[in-house]
Amino acid sequence: MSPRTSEQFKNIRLKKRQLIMDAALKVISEKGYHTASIALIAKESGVSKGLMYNYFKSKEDLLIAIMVDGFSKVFDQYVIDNRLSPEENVMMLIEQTFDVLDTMQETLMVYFSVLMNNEVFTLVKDKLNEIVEPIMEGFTQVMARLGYENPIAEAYFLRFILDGISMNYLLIPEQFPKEYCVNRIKQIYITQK
Amino acid sequence: MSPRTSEQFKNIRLKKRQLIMDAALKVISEKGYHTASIALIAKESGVSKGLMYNYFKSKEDLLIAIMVDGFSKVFDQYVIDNRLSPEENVMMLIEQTFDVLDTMQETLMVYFSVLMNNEVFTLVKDKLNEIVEPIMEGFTQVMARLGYENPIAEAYFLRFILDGISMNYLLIPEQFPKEYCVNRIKQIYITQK
DNA sequence: ATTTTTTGACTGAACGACCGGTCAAAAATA
DNA sequence: TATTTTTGACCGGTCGTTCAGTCAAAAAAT
Repeated sequence: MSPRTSEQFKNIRLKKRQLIMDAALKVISEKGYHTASIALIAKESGVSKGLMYNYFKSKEDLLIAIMVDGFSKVFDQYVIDNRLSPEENVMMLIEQTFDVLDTMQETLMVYFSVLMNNEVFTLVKDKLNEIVEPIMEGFTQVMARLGYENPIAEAYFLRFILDGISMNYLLIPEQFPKEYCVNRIKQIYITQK
Repeated sequence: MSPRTSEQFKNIRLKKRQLIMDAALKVISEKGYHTASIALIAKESGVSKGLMYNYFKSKEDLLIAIMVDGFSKVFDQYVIDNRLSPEENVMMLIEQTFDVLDTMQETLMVYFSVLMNNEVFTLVKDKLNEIVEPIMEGFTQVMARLGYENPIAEAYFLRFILDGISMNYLLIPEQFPKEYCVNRIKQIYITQK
């Protein structure tokens, strides 16, 4: 009946969709969301401007897709293992943070810039919370096992520290005291009570 | 020569200039730099579009003026007093941080969003460094007096913590554990060594 | 094996909306 | 009247978005 099986078409579409998203992530992380024009993203993708709208119904839609995809990948790397001691879990969290920072700089730059733009942020706020929530629960469990009286607040506190570190690691990588920070957090949560 | 003394004109101009800057800060903090159009800022200022260019030679020029003005005000509030103990200085730093956060939210939202946008950031990078540098020196002195072996790195570390806290305080003010964080930082730098 | 038909991925010119910025003319001031 | 402030229509250009039409590939028909 049809010239190509729907399976074939689906594969073509999925691959190209990812191609466009990768190119868009690159361009947006370099130039920012507003300055990264559809024309430029299309060029980077090696695709016509018109085709973009075959895959994403708007520029906004494209941004949301990139963000959700990126965050899922980012936060999939955070794993709590309850068979390990809470101290070991904290160490893992720190290492995972820097792993993510080293491997997903582009995603995170876009993440932070979008975060600080209320207009765009509201578009993805709920989706992000869905993704972050389980991680925060893991943080809280670890803090409870470490004996903190208010493990929820302590989990937030660690998150804030890691946010500040992440932001600056992306902004000033060359002068960032990475090793010092790693040891300092370990000292706070492990060496000392 | 002129119908008003040049002194009068100067005052009028200064006031209106500030009026425009205040309106621009408000609009930019709400919508972001690129989405905040000159027309919109003019409307918010109660001023015509054309007049904007009587006070600022370009939109870029306006942004730089706002940023430099805002940051000067922000960082003027950070004061190190060497007659006090380093512990007292750390407590002051924390209090000053939340003071700034409570009184200058708009400025800080713009600050963070600009920070994460390379294109805009390069416009103000140097000016910002000039303003931030003396603060960091103050941080470093305090850390040296507290006995840290690497006071420069420790100053950075505190800055990262305060950055992460500031960012989240602006983004999620309603669920932010302010008191807990204040006490936690004090605990890190004062109760414990 | 050859031709015809069908599909949807793909193109790029064109469109309206809006942008930052200009400027001649009007309003306001003394 | 002389001077400055203020206005908003206007300009060239870029943006996101649309859409009529093209084309390669596969199925169906011969």
